Amino acid sequence: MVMTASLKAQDPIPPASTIRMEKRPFAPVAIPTDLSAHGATVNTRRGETIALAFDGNEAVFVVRSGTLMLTVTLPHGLRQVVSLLYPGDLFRSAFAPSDAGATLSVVRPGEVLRIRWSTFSELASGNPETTDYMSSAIARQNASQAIHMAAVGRFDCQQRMATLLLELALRTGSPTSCGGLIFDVPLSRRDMADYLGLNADTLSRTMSRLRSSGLISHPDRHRALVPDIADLAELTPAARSLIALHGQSTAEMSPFTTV
Amino acid sequence: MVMTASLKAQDPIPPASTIRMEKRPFAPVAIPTDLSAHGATVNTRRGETIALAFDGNEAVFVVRSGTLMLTVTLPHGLRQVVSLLYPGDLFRSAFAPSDAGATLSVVRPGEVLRIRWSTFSELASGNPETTDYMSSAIARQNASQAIHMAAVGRFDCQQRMATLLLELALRTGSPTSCGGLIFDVPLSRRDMADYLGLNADTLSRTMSRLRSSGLISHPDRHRALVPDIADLAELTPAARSLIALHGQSTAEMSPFTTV
DNA sequence: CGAAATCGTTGACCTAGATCAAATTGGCCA
DNA sequence: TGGCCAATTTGATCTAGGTCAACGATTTCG
Repeated sequence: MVMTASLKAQDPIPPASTIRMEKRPFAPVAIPTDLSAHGATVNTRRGETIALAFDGNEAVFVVRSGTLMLTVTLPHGLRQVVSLLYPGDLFRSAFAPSDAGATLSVVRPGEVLRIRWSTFSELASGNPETTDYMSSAIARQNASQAIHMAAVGRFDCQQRMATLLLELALRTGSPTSCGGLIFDVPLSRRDMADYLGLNADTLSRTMSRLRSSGLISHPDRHRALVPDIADLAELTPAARSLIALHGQSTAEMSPFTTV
Repeated sequence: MVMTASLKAQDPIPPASTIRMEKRPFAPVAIPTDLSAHGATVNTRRGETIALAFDGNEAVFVVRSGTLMLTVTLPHGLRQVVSLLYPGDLFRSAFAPSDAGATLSVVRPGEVLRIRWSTFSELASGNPETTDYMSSAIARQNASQAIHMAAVGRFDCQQRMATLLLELALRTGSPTSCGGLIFDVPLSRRDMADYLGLNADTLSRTMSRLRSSGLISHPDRHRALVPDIADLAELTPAARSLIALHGQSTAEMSPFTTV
């Protein structure tokens, strides 16, 4: 009832002009000041692994800038990138399953705030702004995870690739002078494949196909240029959801009037 | 560092006797009393869809008994069961992505507590017990979701099937007199397939294979009997994680000392 | 600067699981 | 009890994407 109406009729993806895509500031999401005050700021380097425990205690990580990746590695080398964490996102060590080789690592350098969980929950209980921040970050991330789940479980190779590119474009892209979008692709082929539940060779092939069909181009290995984001959006069934999730300010995101 | 140590050496799955599996009471998880006091109890019927909005407002649902299922349906009929919600689990409407045909429905009848989000967050801010309940429920569900992600992204058909069966067994199974485990399989073949990112025919075939190899048997269509849970556990790379997550009381779950 | 290691691309081939099309079973109701 | 409909099973076939291997490009580091 709430969120299905627009799906039935297969509406076309909104034209590029209506996808909100102004230049984003360094830290697009407001992080409560008490967290900044009580947390330790960690400058992350690409490839680095972030220890999930903090003196043996649980911790909370808040992404200020850059991008993190949560990975799970099960026996037989089965590796899955569970989620990508962008600025404003929040991760608690207890979100990582035990006995699953979970690691949090840096794909795009930036700043991460690290706070002991006990400190965090005390701060939150004294400050509604912090509580609200946490609730809405978690809600947004859960919704995002649901889309990711659907992509991995149900999309074909090209749809998955388009979904990832659209996600990256919406989250970290900046408009170019000629109307396109340029963004970092900080993940290696293997990481992308592990995020999408694909094989790296297959992914590379799909990427080449997208490139030769003119939908994307690669100024360099870790960067992508999308001339027309709407063309890319048409390739993924999750386009509307992704735009609802990442393409606008969080305030406009929910169909509900919160509080 | 924290949670990988046991993976390297490919330890055997703990023998059945060490997997804690006593008879579970009706509502195995303590739900804070203020929630029961302020929420509306909904008696759910199998197959029923639960409206995500509550007079146009966001709501929180707490599963008291029975099982719910969060489903996403994207254009082209792509359907994915994102998660299963068991007693003690919590769902907030904002966890559902918009424009993704999200629905919450009942797979096993039981009781669900429904509370307006605004009421819920007020309660939580006044009651640490409620806050803790919410935090730990969400943490547990996130960890569970990570395992599910890995299963859908990386496991083969039989591994996925074994993972689901083990999950159901650990969550809702009761021991039989002859040392096995019996549990409801409330999902239809199609729902199971959509949960695991498989095709229903393939799933049925896999099920038949498991049945003919004696790992499970079906007293009737919506019920399964597992003579030896350890045999089943050996089929899924996620066994240890699942046991850590669902097989013991939540208090023992975390490697961290919380608060 | 250059050798080695890693990462990415591409081709040839092959298999797990999807698809399609019957049976078969079970549930439900008159 | 029989009839109808939906769910499940099973077989035959096909293909998307996995696997393996070779090669080129890029990074790293002595």
